[in-house]
Amino acid sequence: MTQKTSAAPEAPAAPDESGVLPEPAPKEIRLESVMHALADPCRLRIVTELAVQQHEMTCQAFGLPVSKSTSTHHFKVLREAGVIRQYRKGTARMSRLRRAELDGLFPGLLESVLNGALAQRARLGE
Amino acid sequence: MTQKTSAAPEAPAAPDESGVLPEPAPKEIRLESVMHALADPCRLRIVTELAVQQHEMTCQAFGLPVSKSTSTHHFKVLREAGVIRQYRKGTARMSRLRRAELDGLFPGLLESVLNGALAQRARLGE
DNA sequence: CTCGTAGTACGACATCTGTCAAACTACGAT
DNA sequence: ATCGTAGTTTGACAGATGTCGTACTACGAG
Repeated sequence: MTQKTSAAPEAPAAPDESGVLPEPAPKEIRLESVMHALADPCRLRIVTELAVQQHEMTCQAFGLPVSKSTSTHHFKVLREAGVIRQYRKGTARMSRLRRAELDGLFPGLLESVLNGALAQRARLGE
Repeated sequence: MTQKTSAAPEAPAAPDESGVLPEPAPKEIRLESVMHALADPCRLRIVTELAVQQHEMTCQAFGLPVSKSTSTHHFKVLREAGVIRQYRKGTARMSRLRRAELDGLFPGLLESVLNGALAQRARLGE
């Protein structure tokens, strides 16, 4: 049943039909991993940006101050932690916050992190 | 983006009169550092324990599955991130959550992390 | 003063992490 | 077919992190 591409050891939820990249099922998402993913300035910025813009974005739309490969790395960390979902769209990779899943597992967490990030940005002057 | 943990050569707020160990002033506390501090299972456990027990605790009261020096290290990370306050009391170091300061800077963050940690612990069976 | 307890400081070490450049794949447009 | 755009993969590398053991300091009790 589970059409395994043998890429990941046993990545549980990776619906592939619509080009969705491998990601953990909600049950697999660990608080420590989410916290770790959000602890990096680069990734926190990606997440806040995704929250402000309500719809999905391509990877390069963020204007991150890092190389392409580093960017890929950060998106991968976020995806594998269960924070974002990515799927193919032509030559681009669209990213979306997994808000519903995260809110279900850790109510209020994303909200307060987002608010904290914005508040801090304002407090420290952009 | 090499994230800076700011070990702080000249930590600005270190009132020493009452034996309080060096810690960042509220204005110095960075969301990324707090997130990073809470991203470790060992430290997350310290924090949840401190939240459940409402008053301060000695370092060894947590029964952490690590050596003394590692324990010291984790408490130091939490303190330098601004998550806990420590002060001398005889030969012991008492630790307290800096709830008020954290709530002021990042409203709801500590609360949701704590709830998330407890929920996950319950979900995964202790 | 001497001893035991609580914790710190100092190396040491293996692993993880963020970063990059270069080579590669995938897809759309010309 | 050719080219350009978007992103991945790989290999490398410096620096951070978690861990330990041992030596050390600080304080209270006897």
